[in-house]
Amino acid sequence: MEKKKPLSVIAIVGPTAVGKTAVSIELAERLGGEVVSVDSRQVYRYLDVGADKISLSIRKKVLHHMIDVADPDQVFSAADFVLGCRDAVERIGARERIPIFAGGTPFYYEALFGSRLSKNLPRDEDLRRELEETARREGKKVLHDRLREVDPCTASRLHENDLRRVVRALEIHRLTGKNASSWYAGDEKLIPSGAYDVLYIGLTRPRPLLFEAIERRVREQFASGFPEEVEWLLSRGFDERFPSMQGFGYRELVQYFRGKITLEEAALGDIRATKAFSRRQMTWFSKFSPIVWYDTTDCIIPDLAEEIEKEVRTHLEK
RNA sequence: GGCGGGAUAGCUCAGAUGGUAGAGCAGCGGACUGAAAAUCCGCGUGUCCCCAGUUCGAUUCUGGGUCCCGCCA
Repeated sequence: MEKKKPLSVIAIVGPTAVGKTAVSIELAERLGGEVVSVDSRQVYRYLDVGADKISLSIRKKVLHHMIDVADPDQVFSAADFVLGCRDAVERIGARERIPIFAGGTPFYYEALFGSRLSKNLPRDEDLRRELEETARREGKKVLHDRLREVDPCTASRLHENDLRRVVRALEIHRLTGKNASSWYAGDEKLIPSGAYDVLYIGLTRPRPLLFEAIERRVREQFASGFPEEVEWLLSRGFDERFPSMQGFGYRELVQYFRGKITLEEAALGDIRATKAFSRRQMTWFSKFSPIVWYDTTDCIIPDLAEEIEKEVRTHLEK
């Protein structure tokens, strides 16, 4: 296969509630760009308030991609995301505009720019359920032992309690007859390596301030229609069975509407889980490279955007 | 004021018939290859409220004190 010149792109990363959205919009306007949302909740229709989706009117002014591309009863995968992005980048390129990736789902960045997902690896929801049932009845260790037999390499990498990954590895083996580690080692990838040359712009602020911002945001969501949104989703049959409804806030509010916890407990649970997530995000982002960090404490968005714009232009012209 | 209960990790609490203590939550670190806001792993020294007594040894027993929570006045 012929090697194409890598496409220079920028990505605005950072933990939740630092101001990525505002910066990405400002930057898109300055650069004549379009935003590609990298957010595992915003891909779902009807998850608006809890997913901090920006309004349609703003999306009309600055074009956005990868928002509202799946229904809440679908299982939208990282691979779906990668394929969608590939199309979006093509369309943006055809308009001679610049794609600006922005969002807080590290795994999606990894899938897209890490060029690691293999081509044509299937999945099977029924098989997953079956394996999970086995784990419930006979214990997680049984599955891990089974994996050790067919794929010792992957088994040694995974903890026996990490049911998600153990199930996935068994699924790959069962469905393709080949084990996961050999797929991963091969070079048939969804995105060829070196397809993108990414400049990561990282936004952050000291953790106590981050936690304050998270608390403020969750309170705001609860006061501006988040519970009603979840109630409506439940009335349409979109419940905790689906991954779309297993994010923080959503799962707590489902519990609330099931009468298991109070509204205040739901808010506190949401805040707690969001903080924990922001920590996990930072663990990922700290390994992304190259990354230029900006502190958004007391920042003025246009000033910050101007500074970032300079940084970005140097990268794009290279 | 009287009676009873309590005081142990940031919070809620457990515990040892006396040998200086441990869970959950929070916090912190990490992993991550098609569910990722998911899933999973690791990290626990703190005047055991204060003073005195008994004792080789007290956070544990005894006495007193302080504070908190109930109930009764």
